[in-house]
Amino acid sequence: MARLWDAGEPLTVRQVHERLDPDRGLAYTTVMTVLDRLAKKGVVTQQKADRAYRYAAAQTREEMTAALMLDALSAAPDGAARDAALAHFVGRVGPAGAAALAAALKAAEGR
Amino acid sequence: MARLWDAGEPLTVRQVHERLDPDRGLAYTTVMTVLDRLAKKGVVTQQKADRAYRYAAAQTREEMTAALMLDALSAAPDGAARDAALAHFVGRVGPAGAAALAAALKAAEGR
DNA sequence: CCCATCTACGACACGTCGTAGTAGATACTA
DNA sequence: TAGTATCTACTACGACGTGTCGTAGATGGG
Repeated sequence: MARLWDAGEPLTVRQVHERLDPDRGLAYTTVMTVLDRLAKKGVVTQQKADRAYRYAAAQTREEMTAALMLDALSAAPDGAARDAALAHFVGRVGPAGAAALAAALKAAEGR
Repeated sequence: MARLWDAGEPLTVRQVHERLDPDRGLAYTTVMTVLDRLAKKGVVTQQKADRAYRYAAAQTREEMTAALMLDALSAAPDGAARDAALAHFVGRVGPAGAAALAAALKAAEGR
């Protein structure tokens, strides 16, 4: 769904519709409905420009991913359970992930 | 749903049903159906013991949380996007989360 | 033989998602 | 001014996942 977001930035329904897989043959109204629902959910912002709405992602893809991860983490109550969950997580992101995490931690430390 | 899991360990349907909010007034068969569906999905293991099935969580709550987080992360393609997502994540887990992550990383390093 | 206990399978109500059509407002054009 | 192109708003429908049960059929104890 929001998968259409990694294309441009603030777009009208028509523009989104145009730069979509022509093979999918999606109807214009379908795109509209989807954007409308996304806007109602807040993951996308809607602003009138001219006669048409212009839609923009409320967050970057990376921010959204991070938010989803936090959401998953929030299932663990604060405290030891949270720590254990994070430990498991670290154990499975792989070397590249661990390196990225380490770098991010170091950067955050500086602030 | 799996929220009933933080109680005991390997339980029969009856046992799960008994240690449930009596206020909810859930039917025995409801619990059974739920356990059955969870088993079909693999988040719970089913093993015959005596005449009744005995259900046990396939993963601890922490493992499941970590798996969910990985799942969210997998939305980001490998590479820079992944790193950026992790960086955002680190920026929002708060001090306690950062500390837990650092500790986990150090521990993983040892291996 | 009858009753208690379990599992298997089907059902129904809801909410979400992907897809789309119709209706009504607006604006451009001939 | 009438006609056509654009847009949004509202509604619909099927597929799924979920929470909630009920009925049927197997099985074992009095």
